[in-house]
Amino acid sequence: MDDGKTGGDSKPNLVQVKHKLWLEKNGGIFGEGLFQLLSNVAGLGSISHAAREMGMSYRAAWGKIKMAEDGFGVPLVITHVGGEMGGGARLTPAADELLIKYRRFQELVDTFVQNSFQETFRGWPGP
Amino acid sequence: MDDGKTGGDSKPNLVQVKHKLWLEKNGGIFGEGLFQLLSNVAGLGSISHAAREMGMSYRAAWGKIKMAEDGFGVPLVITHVGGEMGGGARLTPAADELLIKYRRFQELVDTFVQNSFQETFRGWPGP
DNA sequence: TGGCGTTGTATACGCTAAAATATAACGGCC
DNA sequence: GGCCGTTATATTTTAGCGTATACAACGCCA
Repeated sequence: MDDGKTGGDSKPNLVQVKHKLWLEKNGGIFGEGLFQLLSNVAGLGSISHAAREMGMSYRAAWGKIKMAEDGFGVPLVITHVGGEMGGGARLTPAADELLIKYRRFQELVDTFVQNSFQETFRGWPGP
Repeated sequence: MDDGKTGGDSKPNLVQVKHKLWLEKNGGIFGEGLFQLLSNVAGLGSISHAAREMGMSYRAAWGKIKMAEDGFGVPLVITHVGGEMGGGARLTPAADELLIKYRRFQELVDTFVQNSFQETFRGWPGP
């Protein structure tokens, strides 16, 4: 499962570069895992559905979200208990904005890393 | 202990970006940990000294080096057993070149990530 | 009014990855 | 030749983290 690493697993027979990118504040962590998770929450309307979709426990998903909310001091999900479908969750505007910005950022960095890698490591190891 | 993450731990009260960068080939991994380790081997002339210097076991250090050598198909250390001081190790020319290139690469990416982060996340979360 | 599926939270368990421990071979040096 | 510290490797032990499990509260809906 993807945990934030980039580069895929193609061409195992030549040197490839990988990287991982995340934001931190006061112990709160936002990276590729939470990006995927929140995207799924937005699409499915439920934390538990999103967690199952990614093959993780509800406990793990809820913990990641709460850690990030506590650390960043920003609510990311609006949840309600009981009622139609038993309950549910949707994203806050701050979370929506975060997803958009993070994806753009991730793409910028990925492109730079690949290009810079080619330039730096051209011809290593020598013949 | 630094394991490849960047950004330090200053200013815990504002959002900061961190990243990790490494090379892979056939299961071999070269990242910040092995960079530090090989630098220490070069300076100290011994794998076990270098390992202790970083607070890791000889076993772990040797395993990292062997994994990378096997994966990349490039010898990184020249070792000898017994004799003066009981034995020792030094870097191959390929390893010397790798250290130089990796440091340059790491610095390029780090600079880009910091700048791009400031630009992208300026004004998040909103007031 | 009782059932269902969700959020929210605590606790016990299991597995895996790291670390400690053990051991052999080697070769200068005293 | 015995000693020392290193490389090299296998095996055992430990510890931390993720996961499963359990359970209470909640509110629509049939």
